[in-house]
Amino acid sequence: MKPTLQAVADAVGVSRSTVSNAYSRPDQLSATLRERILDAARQLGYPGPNPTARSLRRGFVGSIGVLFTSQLSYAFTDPFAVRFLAGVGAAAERHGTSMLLVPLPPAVTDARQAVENAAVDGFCVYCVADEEWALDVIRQRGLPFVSTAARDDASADERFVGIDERAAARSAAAHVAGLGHRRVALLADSVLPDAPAGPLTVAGVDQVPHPTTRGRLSGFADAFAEVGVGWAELTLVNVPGNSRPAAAAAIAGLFDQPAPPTAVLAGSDVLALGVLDALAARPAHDRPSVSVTGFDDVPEAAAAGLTTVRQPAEEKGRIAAELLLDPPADAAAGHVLLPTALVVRASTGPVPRS
Amino acid sequence: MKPTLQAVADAVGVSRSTVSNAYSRPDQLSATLRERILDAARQLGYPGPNPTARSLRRGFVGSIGVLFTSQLSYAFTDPFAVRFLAGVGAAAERHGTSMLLVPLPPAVTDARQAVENAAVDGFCVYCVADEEWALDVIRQRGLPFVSTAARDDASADERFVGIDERAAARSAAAHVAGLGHRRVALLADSVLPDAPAGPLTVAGVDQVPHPTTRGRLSGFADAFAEVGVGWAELTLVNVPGNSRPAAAAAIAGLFDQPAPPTAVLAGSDVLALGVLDALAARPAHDRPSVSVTGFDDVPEAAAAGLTTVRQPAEEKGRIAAELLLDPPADAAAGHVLLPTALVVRASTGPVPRS
DNA sequence: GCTAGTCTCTGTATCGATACAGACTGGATC
DNA sequence: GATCCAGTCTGTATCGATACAGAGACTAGC
Repeated sequence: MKPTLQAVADAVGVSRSTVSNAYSRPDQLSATLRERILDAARQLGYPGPNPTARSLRRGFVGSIGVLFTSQLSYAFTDPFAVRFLAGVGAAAERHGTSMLLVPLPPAVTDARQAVENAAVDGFCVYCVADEEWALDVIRQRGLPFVSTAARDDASADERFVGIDERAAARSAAAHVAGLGHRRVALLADSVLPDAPAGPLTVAGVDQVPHPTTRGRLSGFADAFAEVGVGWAELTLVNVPGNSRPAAAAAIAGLFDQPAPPTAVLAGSDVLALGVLDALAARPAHDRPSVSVTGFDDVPEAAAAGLTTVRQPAEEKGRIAAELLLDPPADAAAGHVLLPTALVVRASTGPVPRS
Repeated sequence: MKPTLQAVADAVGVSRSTVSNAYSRPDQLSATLRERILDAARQLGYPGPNPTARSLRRGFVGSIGVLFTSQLSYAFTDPFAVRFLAGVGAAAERHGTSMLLVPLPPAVTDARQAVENAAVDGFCVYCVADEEWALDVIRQRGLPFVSTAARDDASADERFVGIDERAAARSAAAHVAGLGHRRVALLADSVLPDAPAGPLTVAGVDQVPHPTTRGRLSGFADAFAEVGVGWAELTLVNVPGNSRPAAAAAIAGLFDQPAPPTAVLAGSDVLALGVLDALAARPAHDRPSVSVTGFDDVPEAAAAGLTTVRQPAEEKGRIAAELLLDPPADAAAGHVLLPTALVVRASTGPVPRS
């Protein structure tokens, strides 16, 4: 058994408090006594104050949770999520705080428990799918949190960092519409929960539950509505999961149909890259010329020449963590909208005349 | 103030133990009482047992630490580290364990404290630089750990997952030597602590402190010794930090010297990609034909056509976490050597005749 | 010589739970 | 009717520290 603080106190012949002070408040005791205590501790093999006991007494832990409402292992495959994490990490570093990554079991009951049991001082919630239940648990615990998806029911004092999804998406769609495209497919991850991969009919964009997806699809729809293309005329394609192969699989059949789309607007770069993969997989003579746009501007996008909407990933993570660790006095400052920019590359062009 | 377990007990009129059991051991009380207790808890807004208090009493935390002996934000920029993290995450997920990422302050004293204060049940130590001090602290705390760098002084019962760095590196160098290259540069990160970027003279490979780097350089040297090229004839180039720009900067001047190297063996893919960057940055007419090899086979390597040594990154992380969370009874099984493979791509070729 | 003030150090209360041994019921068993 | 047992619930000890008020000793100042 490792010795405790009490053991050190006994060995030196001082009180427990004094040993504690030797570690945590050196100014509270003489330098010589402190040295004697630390020496004794070394001799006994005392590993220093137990972090858990200390946290209990102090009332805080010194680490923040990062919550991905998806498989944790997925998060590391998503380049945007990784940049986000890097941002959180940079802020955590500055504050001397650790980051706790909490994997969520598939069953909601278990997932709730995982959030309840996380020893953290607050959460950065990175929203992949619906996360209301997670926010409920966090509120219940009375912990502060920062969300990255705008929610309709967010109360004014809830901190948030994100972008204007709708306007950003609109800029990409307007670019494509301006190039003359009218037969267009919209590709998004988990449009409806449990929907199968492939084309999907949804009465209106307001039926889409996930706010980020809904925001982006709304933006796409806005731009096309302006040029006279209604929601019903757009082909909505569902991808179950944000991955290149899933996107490639979901989109593949579309180009063999009569009157295939001349442009695909994807809800993320990863999906867009999957579309490019699907196109590249076809023999050269049977490869339609399709304009493709993504969203996020992950590092891979530039190499692939993908037209996309840039949003500052690392910044998002950094600010999320800063808002959590160093809350602004002014509630309004807790609501940060980051800038986005349309980045036009080679993957979009005018409609081919056939 | 959030209510405690005691408050719920008082409200229902049962003992604290019973409320605790309602949460942690449902079989210890009747279903009806349990319901009554949980109802009361809901009404009072009791957030469930305090994770810290629970950890203190139970004696374990339910999370494992991942230690990067470097900037935490750096870890997310290194594709190999990210794949490693994904592996750890996958294992953590399976075990219902969280991952704590602990940023280490630059000063060693502070860094020691960070490791001392981390509330975890064990550590996966991902070695970037010298980490002996970190292992010391972990041992002192009596926590289990898994290391990913073979150390000379590792005691038999210390768990480890890694590769045979020397043999793996040798395979790459043998390939290059086989192609006829004799004027060769070896590029490595932090060959000596605080050494400047660029060519560096080191008496022997055994002078290199970091075991991973030393292993790889030894392997390179082995293969060239076999074809009659001694250590002193190899150009050793130091890069302070494992990044593309740093590698490009460190190598740049080399190609303008008389008798420049015809091949560069890099200690990692990131460094090798930096070399390719440096070459690509030169005007086409002044771009020497240089063979380049990397190490790791990160995702970007394939796209760049980089010849490299593949090691299973995700597997490494996964196994590290498994060894920690589910220690093998047999000590020998706690020492895992993963397979490596030379992957020949376009970045290596025969020596150009000039 | 007396009051104040500064340095050190101590003692007690407390953080919020869980473990474990045992007490109490009520029914089954012989 | 005594014994046993399973099913429930309670009480006490404990996990390992920190906060905070206050006690002594010592130096200064007047």
